[in-house]
Amino acid sequence: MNSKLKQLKEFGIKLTPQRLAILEYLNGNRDHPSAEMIYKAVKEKFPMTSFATVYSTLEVLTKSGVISELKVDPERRRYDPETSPHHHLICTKCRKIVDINAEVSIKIPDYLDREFEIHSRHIEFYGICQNCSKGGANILKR
Amino acid sequence: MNSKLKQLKEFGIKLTPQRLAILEYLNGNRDHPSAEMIYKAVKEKFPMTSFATVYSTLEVLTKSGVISELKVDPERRRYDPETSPHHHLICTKCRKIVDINAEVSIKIPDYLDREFEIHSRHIEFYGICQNCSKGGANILKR
DNA sequence: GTTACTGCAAAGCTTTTGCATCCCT
DNA sequence: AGGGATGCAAAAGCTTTGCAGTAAC
Repeated sequence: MNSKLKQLKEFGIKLTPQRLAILEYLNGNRDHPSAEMIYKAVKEKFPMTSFATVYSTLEVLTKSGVISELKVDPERRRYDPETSPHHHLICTKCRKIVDINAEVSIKIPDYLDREFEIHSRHIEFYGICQNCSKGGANILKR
Repeated sequence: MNSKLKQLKEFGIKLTPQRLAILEYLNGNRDHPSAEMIYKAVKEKFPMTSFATVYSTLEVLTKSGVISELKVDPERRRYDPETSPHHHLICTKCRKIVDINAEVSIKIPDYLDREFEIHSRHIEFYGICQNCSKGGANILKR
């Protein structure tokens, strides 16, 4: 958290209360919230906060590399304080997005490495999360 | 192609000219077009075709399993006549989406298989495509 | 003849933009 | 003090919806 603030200062980015609130809300958050969820949460602390500010802040934070933007959900962007590469499981029952922090080894044919300069990779696993397979309540409809 | 038509008939889905035109345009298409691109292409053949029809057809075709919907591009949905599982490379220069049909082996820790019922997986590779690494023209701006 | 599909237009969501005001540094 | 950040409202882009008319089966 503090290293993130330091990082932002180095970029000459102003630390406004709204931005700090967004960062605080995201810090340690494993729910991959959308801009709207972040907006709602931050608004409770700073009722004056606007949507535009949340969006612009999320863009600034993403571009500074302090948070990352997930493209896992086709409906809306989601944000993640964890910037180191990791994978995700999308529960096909409750639609929850779960971090896969484990070491995953991928083996691709040599010719692919010759054809493309591959810089990074991201795996989406589709399946059933622990909660749902436990016969857990399927609270979320879709 | 014909097997797809057969498949649709079995589902009791009506084969209208618009639907056939969409299917024909998608057949063998490796560009992962968006709904708008499909709309434009189909409109040339059937100028009366509406956006709503394209969207509803794409939904029907996706639900019948005749085409698949890609979530690779966070800006818009893209469609693919290839329904068997394969992976994608997203060129970070020209934004092109390239099929990775090769066999890719993924090894995940045992505990993940215990925690989740994993049904499928999809890898996004990020890198530079052949065209761009050849010093090829970077036609598309973003 | 039925029933599902089409076209049109309007609305719904998420995200972006313009601009005057404000406040972090 | 200065320049970036904020809030508001309006707009833009993708997708969905309602409904009357139409065409596939």
